[in-house]
Amino acid sequence: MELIDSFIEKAKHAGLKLTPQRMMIFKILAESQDHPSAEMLYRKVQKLHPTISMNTVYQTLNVLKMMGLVTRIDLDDKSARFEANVETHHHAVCRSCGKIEDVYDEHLKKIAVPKEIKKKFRITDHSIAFYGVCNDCREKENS
Amino acid sequence: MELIDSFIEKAKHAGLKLTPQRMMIFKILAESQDHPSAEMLYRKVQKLHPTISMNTVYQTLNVLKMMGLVTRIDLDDKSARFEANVETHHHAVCRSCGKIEDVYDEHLKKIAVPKEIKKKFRITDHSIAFYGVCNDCREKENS
DNA sequence: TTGAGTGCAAAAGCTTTGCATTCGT
DNA sequence: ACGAATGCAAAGCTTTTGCACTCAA
Repeated sequence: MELIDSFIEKAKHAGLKLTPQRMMIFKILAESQDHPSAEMLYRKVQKLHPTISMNTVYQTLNVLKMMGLVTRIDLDDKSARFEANVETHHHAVCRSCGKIEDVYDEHLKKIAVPKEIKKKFRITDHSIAFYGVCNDCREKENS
Repeated sequence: MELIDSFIEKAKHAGLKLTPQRMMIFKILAESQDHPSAEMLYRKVQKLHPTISMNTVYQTLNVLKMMGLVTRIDLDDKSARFEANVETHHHAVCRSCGKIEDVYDEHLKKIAVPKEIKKKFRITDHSIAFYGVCNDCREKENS
């Protein structure tokens, strides 16, 4: 998978060691579509590498984030969620179950930074979160 | 101030007791322009009412939030920030000092929910956060 | 070999909970 | 007077830190 290669290349370039833990955490995250929390990731990694610690998961996620390979998503939720998807995109969030789905939309990319804000900030990026209830949860509510 | 009146009215309607703590917390939050955290709010309230506890601040913020009088803002930051501003608006966030400014913009209100998301979610609202560095912090960096 | 990375445990922040006391209604 | 709200302390969670050991380079 090319994401892994990009990870290996960037890691070497940054002088980081390619430990099995790091490879595993990145690989599992890159293959996840559900924007896992550190805890969820920990449990998945644990199945393949039972001695791993939460510490390592967090450390690795921080390292990957600094390398620009991983995005951290903070919601009203307690725990942060992570994704290896670094392309510009946004999120839809279910207020009931916490599910997060990626949102790709050309219109949303064209959003202009309002003038008054440009005066006060040098804006580099923006994030949009659509909140609501997913179909699964709506069905449950109706039953 | 009419916000306080609206608070009193809504609180009575909801059968909530109008304690001095609640009034004070809401008043101070309503007068704040800096989107304070619970801690910041606590310190401000403490000056007027030294025996208040963090517990009460959090409880009250939760109650006010459920009443729809207060919005909680969760960012990459550790602690949540609060505002009594319930009008539709968005935020600009300084990645350096954490400053938050309100963003009002007619264009941003017109954002359409992408079709694929409409299929999977019943979206009720959305939030936009513009990230960057504020002028104050940029000056500091250059010095 | 050598220092970065790991894993354990402990600590640190934010927020919630349990419970006796207080106080608004 | 009654029950909701408060305040204290303690607990719960997520995340970070300290430190000895391990292992990738």
